This record gives sequence, C-alpha cells and structure tokens, in this order.
Amino acid sequence: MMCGRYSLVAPAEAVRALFKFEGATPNLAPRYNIAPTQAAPVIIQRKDGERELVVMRWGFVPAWSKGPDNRYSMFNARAETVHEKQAYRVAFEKRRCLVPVDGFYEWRESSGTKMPYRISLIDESLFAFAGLWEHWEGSDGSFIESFTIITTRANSLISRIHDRMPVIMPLEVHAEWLGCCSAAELLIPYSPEKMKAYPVDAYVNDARHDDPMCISPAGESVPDEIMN
DNA sequence: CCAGACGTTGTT
DNA sequence: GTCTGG
DNA sequence: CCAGACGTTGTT
DNA sequence: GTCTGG
Repeated sequence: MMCGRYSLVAPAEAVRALFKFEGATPNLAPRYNIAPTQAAPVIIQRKDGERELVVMRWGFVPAWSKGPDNRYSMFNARAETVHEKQAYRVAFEKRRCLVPVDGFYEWRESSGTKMPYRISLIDESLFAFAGLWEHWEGSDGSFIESFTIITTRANSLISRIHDRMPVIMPLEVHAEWLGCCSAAELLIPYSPEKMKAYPVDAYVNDARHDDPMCISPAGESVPDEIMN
C-alpha cells in the first residue's frame, strides 16, 4: 500500500493554529484510524485567498461519475502522473487541498505476514498531506465533496517498510500549493530525519477500531486513557 | 466523428 | 468533463 | 489500506 | 478471486 489509513487526533484549535482557516471552529472528534470512504477535514483556499476547512469523503468521486465507485482506487493519486491523468488533471490545476494529519499507517510485508507501522513527525506534531478535491452532484441535487491523497516514492526511513509514501507539504509551501500556481516539483518525499516509525498492533487493521490502541506501540501496555 | 475510459498497489 | 483510440 | 462477504424467497 | 464496506 502507500497511504490507506491515517490519524488526526489534534483538536480543531490546533488545526486552525497551523492552517489559519476562516470561519467557525468545527467539532472534530479525535480520529485514530481514518479509512477510505470516511469523512475527514481538509483545507481549501477560495479565490479571494481565504482558507476554509471542509469535511469531505476520502476517496475521489469524479464530477462526471455516477457516484462513488470503489472498483477504482481513487483514495491515492500518484505524484509522478497526477498532472496528466484524466481523472485528476483538472483538480490538479484548480482544486488542491491540504489534509491535516498527525500520523499515518503503512503495512510491512515480511515472510507472508503484514505488520502495521505508524509514522509521524518526531515530535508528534500536526502536519499536512498534499491532496486534490472534487465536487460531485447527483441528478436529485444531492452532492458529495471528496478528496484524494497524493503519493510519491518512499524516503529512506519509510522504504524500510514500503516503497511509497504520502506527499507531505512543509509549512513554508502550504500557500504555494493551495494557490495552484506551482507545478509538480513540490510533490517530493519528505525529509526522513524529521520522521519516526514504530510498529503497532494489528488491532488497527479493522477500520471499525478508532481509539488510542491504534497508535499504541505494539507489545506495550494499554494506554491509561482507554482503561475504564 | 463516436466510443470508451477515466486508478493504485502489489504480485506475477 | 475530457482525453485517447479507432 | 484491511475485513468480510460472496444468495434468494418470503415474511415482518 | 473479486467486490463492498469501513
């Protein structure tokens, strides 16, 4: 895989502090295990330059489609080709977003078994994936806003686990990315020396599990906050 | 022109 | 909607 | 990404 | 094996 699960535990106030979006502070429950098809917040930029937080479906639903269709894996888009692929080209030019995250999961396969790892910044701070979003509208007037996460080749830390990783946008390029004026040169692997990775329990495999156990280092005791 | 696709990862 | 293939 | 289903008729 | 659901 490359990026099929992530976490966003930070409170909405922390998301606002980093991304400077306008409007009311939304209610964001801590999320330990966000999976494709689920709703999650993204940051977009309006034409007047103001940033907005919008909750969207993870899994790109093209405007021309009949609706969500999981026969296609549209929760990731390859950085190497995203500017030329039909399904993403217009969004790459006009509808970029930043995805607030504080960790993501990758599964390492060895001797036939897969072990999940959690990857985060060394200080566990909030950061951003590069994404694209889309607005789909049904004939009955219903609509779906959705997003995809862009992936690239793994850096030297993550390549021990897997050969792909999500594109992480450093703070200093957030505005350039959202402004849609940059080319694909921002879509590169993030600095491995700023990141850490550790194994977690296969508990995270089940997308219905969404609690602190998901991010707990494998083999260690259950964190206090989920003991009753 | 119309028809048909539009995606990624991992495995073979 | 937009691009590619025929 | 992984987990889990993979079906129909008829009855509530 | 392949598709759907989360």
